[in-house]
Amino acid sequence: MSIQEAPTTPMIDMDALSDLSGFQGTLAQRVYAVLLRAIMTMAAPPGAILRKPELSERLGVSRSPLTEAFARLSADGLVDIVPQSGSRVTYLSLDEIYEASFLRTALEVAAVRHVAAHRDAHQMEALERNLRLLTFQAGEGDLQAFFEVDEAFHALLFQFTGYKRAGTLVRTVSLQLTRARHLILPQEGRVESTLAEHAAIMSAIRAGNAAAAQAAMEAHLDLVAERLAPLAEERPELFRA
Amino acid sequence: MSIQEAPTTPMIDMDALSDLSGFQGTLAQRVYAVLLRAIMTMAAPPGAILRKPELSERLGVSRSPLTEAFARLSADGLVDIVPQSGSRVTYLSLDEIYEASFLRTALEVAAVRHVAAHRDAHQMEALERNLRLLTFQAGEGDLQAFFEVDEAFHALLFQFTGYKRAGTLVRTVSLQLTRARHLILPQEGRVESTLAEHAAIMSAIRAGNAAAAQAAMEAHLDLVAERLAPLAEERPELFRA
DNA sequence: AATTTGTCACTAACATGCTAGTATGTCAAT
DNA sequence: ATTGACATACTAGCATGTTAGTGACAAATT
Repeated sequence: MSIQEAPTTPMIDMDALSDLSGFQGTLAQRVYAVLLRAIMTMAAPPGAILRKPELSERLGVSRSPLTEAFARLSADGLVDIVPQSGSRVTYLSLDEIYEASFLRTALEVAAVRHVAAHRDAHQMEALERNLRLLTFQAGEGDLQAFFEVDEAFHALLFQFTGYKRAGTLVRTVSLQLTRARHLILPQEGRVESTLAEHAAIMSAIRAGNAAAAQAAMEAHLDLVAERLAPLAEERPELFRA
Repeated sequence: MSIQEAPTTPMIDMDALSDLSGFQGTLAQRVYAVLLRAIMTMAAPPGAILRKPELSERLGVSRSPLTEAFARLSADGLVDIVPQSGSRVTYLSLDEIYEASFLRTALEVAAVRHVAAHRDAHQMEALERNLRLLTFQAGEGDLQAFFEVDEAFHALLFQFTGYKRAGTLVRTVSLQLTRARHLILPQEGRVESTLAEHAAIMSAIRAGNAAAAQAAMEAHLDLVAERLAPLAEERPELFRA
């Protein structure tokens, strides 16, 4: 394995990672957050080479916090580190996207089953409110707001399991999925189908039917990976050779 | 949060982590592997304070690879790092054990469903062979060998999903579970019930019945967490206050 | 005796210097 | 034009020096 320059090697948009404010924690954590955002938003596209001295100067930190941030990003599967050679943003891979979808579905299914079996009145009210809000935003046509309510629904499910690390874990295993999702435009009919799928999940939760909730959630998440498949043909330069 | 010494603070068994041989990769990875083993086997028991200079001298490395190893162990939930104060092995917690069991079950269930739905002849033969071997070892009474075959069964299921990171992920989320399991003695009838549970899972896989495989796997794994519950009463000094 | 305060030892976090290994460009030989 | 040796300029990994924050403890104060 090696890091090779090429005429077509993509560049990082350095403007996107100018400062560390807006984040908290140690320098290393803030550097990680900044780089993570840059990678997820494609400001640092697949194949881009990450240079410690360059980033060090740009962010105004030494190489130590960068080293720690690189290590975490490598564990997340977002950066390839080649000893004594270099580091670059990982290419996308349909295999990895499907794997991320498999793992995410496993966790989301377990969460929705748990909630369907153990929900209380307070939780139900919060979920119903989310569904009403989603319905409202579908009518408004504000896509950004719609997607935020969509994500909040899934976050609520993990919150209501009572398991603290579960939400963090699902976010980590979904990183490849989330990154690829930044590349596809909203598709025809997606808002309507998402709304219908959430409604199906909710009606299973309302009924306390874990098996039905599982099936509805699986159907919902399978579509996410499916929508990403054409990307490998449309943007081959972003994918692993 | 703070790291406070106390008369009862447990000590690390330094003899258990003398050398780095037997592991490969960078120094940091080998140091991580050595410390992980020490924590999992209770050579570094919950509450033990990890001192970088001490470990640095003992292992013959500088503080850099130790820092990286600490960071990974902290991400695994096995070490608490308190900035500018110190680091100690985390205490056990029934909440975290249940959470680990929840996450592990979510992943194992997804794996066994996948295998039940997509198994091929070659995979079935490997699984049947594992079950025959487990039956044999149950009769032999060699507990260590029995448990290894048990674990191999679960590893095979993840391998047969074809998803490369899944096995690693389940190992990571199960760390708290595995550590606690080192503390309980084999219980009466456990070999027989484990064998019966594996047989139930296998018959569901054979039938290609994903729902039955899921139910059998859930039943199997619920017992693991259940067996650990009494530990909090028997060994309160190992648990979070 | 109880409480505050100052000091000192110790820590993680960070900065920086060093080393060994890798890619790349140059130039000589063919 | 092609190849191959070599010098050069990079890199990650590791060692070590520095800084600022924390806990422990004893002296000072109430």
